[in-house]
Amino acid sequence: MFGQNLPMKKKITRRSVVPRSNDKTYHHGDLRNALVAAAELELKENGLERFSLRGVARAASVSHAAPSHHFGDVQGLLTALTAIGFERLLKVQQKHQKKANDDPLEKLVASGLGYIEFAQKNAEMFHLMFASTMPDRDNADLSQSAAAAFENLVVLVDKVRGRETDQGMSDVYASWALVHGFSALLNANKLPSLGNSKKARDAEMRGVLKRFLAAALN
Amino acid sequence: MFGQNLPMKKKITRRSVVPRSNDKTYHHGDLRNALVAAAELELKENGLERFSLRGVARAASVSHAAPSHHFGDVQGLLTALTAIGFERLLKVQQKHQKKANDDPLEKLVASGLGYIEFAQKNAEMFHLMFASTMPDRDNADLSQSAAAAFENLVVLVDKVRGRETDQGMSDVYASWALVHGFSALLNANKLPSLGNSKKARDAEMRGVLKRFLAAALN
DNA sequence: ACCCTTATCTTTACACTGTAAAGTTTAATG
DNA sequence: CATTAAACTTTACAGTGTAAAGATAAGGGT
Repeated sequence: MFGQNLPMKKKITRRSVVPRSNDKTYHHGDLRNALVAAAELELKENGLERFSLRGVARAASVSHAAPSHHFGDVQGLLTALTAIGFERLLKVQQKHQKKANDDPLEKLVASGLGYIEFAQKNAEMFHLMFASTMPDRDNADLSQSAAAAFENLVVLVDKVRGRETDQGMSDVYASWALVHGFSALLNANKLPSLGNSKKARDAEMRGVLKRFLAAALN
Repeated sequence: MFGQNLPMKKKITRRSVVPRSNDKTYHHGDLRNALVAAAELELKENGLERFSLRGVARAASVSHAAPSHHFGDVQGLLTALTAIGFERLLKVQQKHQKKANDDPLEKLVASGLGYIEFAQKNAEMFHLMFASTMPDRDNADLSQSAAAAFENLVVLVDKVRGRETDQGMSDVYASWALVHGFSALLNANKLPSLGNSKKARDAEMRGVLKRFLAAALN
């Protein structure tokens, strides 16, 4: 649904957002990557609910049927994009982990804050990654990059727990849920009184994450 | 997007799902309620991403343009449905709270399990309530029923904290995030090793919620 | 009782959408 | 150099949401 006449919200229909050689030949040359890039833009600007495959094709200056030869259908394109999303998420988390000091808890909290930052800066991508039925979750690339991000979390939690008390997965799940919930609720604008500046929000969340995780993962 | 040709998933197009007097007159009589009921069914069966306003009209045995006179557009209909969702969520939580014993923590945990149960039994509704841009969040009915559900949580958390230590809203937010995150990740099928029977899952989640909330809200 | 206003519902039309199929161009391969 | 295969376009179709105008019926005032 929702891909049609939507006069209420501005519809950006500029062509050729993703650059293409001006002396454009019949064959694009690097259409696959161009489509993924255009799709990411389309996702960011129109959101998943207004995502349009034809719009993506327009942005890449190709016919509306061109994407099918590279991705089959819209699900194929979004699946590829989702896989990239998980790779990026992991990278952002790892960057935050590196900047934190060596205390395992600090690293876990930093990683969580990275997760939240990613979710906020890529709200629609985050939505695609976790709350959409469009991507093919059985796709090899996708499930692998998603698993990699999860593995990183397991390691972090294990280090905090010191490996002695084995609560199975529920501790890992709860830590994830806490961070994921913050991300989702922030994106849904449900946490208004959390400080208006990014710095204030981060500080407040770092505090509460630390308190919750430290206490629960003893 | 996504409202069109979707041959991969079975498309249920049966007519008149919501009963209508057989000697059907030109005027329906109770179309507004019939449309809301049909919309809930459509949401449950096709999901938000495949939701079709025309499908809802078909299910109510009226023309595809009939809904506009009661809800304006699809956003209006989904906004009304979302408001109902929040009312139901609160009711489910309160039912769980009543069944729990008088310990404030037990009540908070029970309420959280109610939240999660609602999210699982009404996955698409939950998605609509928290992760969709379609509902008009400024709508009076909607924002009020959403606020009521939130107020209930604030009271529960305050009782656990005993009101002495005031951590502002961050404790409330974190408690919510924990429960909300579990709901979202469960719906996204991201927590496979959490026990396969509902009973086992509930027990495991009750345990971990208790541990996390007790420790953090001291 | 009658008329008239108004709300409710239908019909028609339009600009979109995703995808299938067939045709066109170009690259690659033997 | 000829043939095959890949990349891309054109055309067509069934579906979508919504706007506008026409049809029906209910309600209210006189």
